[in-house]
Amino acid sequence: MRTRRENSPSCEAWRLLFDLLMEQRSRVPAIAAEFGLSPMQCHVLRLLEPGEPAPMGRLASGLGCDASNITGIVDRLEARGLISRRLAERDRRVRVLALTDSGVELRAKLLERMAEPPQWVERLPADEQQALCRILRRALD
Amino acid sequence: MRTRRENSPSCEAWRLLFDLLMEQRSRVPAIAAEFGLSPMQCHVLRLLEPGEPAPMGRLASGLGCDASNITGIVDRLEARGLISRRLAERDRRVRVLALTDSGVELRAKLLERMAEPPQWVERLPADEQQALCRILRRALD
DNA sequence: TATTGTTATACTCTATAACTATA
DNA sequence: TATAGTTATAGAGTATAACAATA
Repeated sequence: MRTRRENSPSCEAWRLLFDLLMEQRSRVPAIAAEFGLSPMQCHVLRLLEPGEPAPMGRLASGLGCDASNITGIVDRLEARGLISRRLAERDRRVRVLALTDSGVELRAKLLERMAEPPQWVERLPADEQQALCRILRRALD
Repeated sequence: MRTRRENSPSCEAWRLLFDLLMEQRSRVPAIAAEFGLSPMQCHVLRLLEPGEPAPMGRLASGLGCDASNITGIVDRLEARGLISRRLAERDRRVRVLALTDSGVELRAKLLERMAEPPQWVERLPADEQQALCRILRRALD
């Protein structure tokens, strides 16, 4: 029965979450702008971990976009001296990306800023924050 | 103490939620594409309720973007016959947007599709789905 | 032949600033 | 003067297709 399905707890939970997300669509763009970055540049810095260089292709799948987009995004980060391209030794078709020192530094500040919970999380009672953690941990399994 | 703050339940909840969101960044774009729409066109159709015409300016604030962007987005929706512009009677600077019949129809299908909860919600036990609803309802107060 | 990354192209979203027509 | 919307512009993300270098 359709009505029953639409009023199910799973649908309501998703609707509530969707509303919360839409209210905060500007969060990542705003934080990115604080650092003079675009949202996608932010995501690249987030995905690229210090000491763990990654091929460009992995970024494309991590970002869920076509490989041809990565070229331009990486160009701009490289131009700002935040990451570097180098050829992979074993397979010379592959370009491996690594954070520069300045990239490591900026990434740390960026992640610290993005880790700040939004007000609606902060304002929940402690026991509900813990319940939320428990539920989300299970969801991520 | 910084370490304590970063391991607080509110920070962990936000981090878990952020990870879930990032895993599903492509959800809205993918659904939009199913209907031949861009993500922003989707959001406009979602915000514009049948029988409740709205001035363009309200859309700009609802979408959190500059008013100058709305012109183009609305142009494309109008060209597809999904919405219509008309002059407001009392203040002729204002353009009021309304869904066309075809827009109402498409919006219904779109909202039904977007209301489908993602797998990670669906797979939670029923009691945790309900707990999640309770927490999110409180968060939205 | 298949794969990695680049380039070219075309479209959409984005903010800023200058403009119009109203108020 | 101030406001609602438009236009012009420049920059960034997006997919597709064609391409080079390498496997």
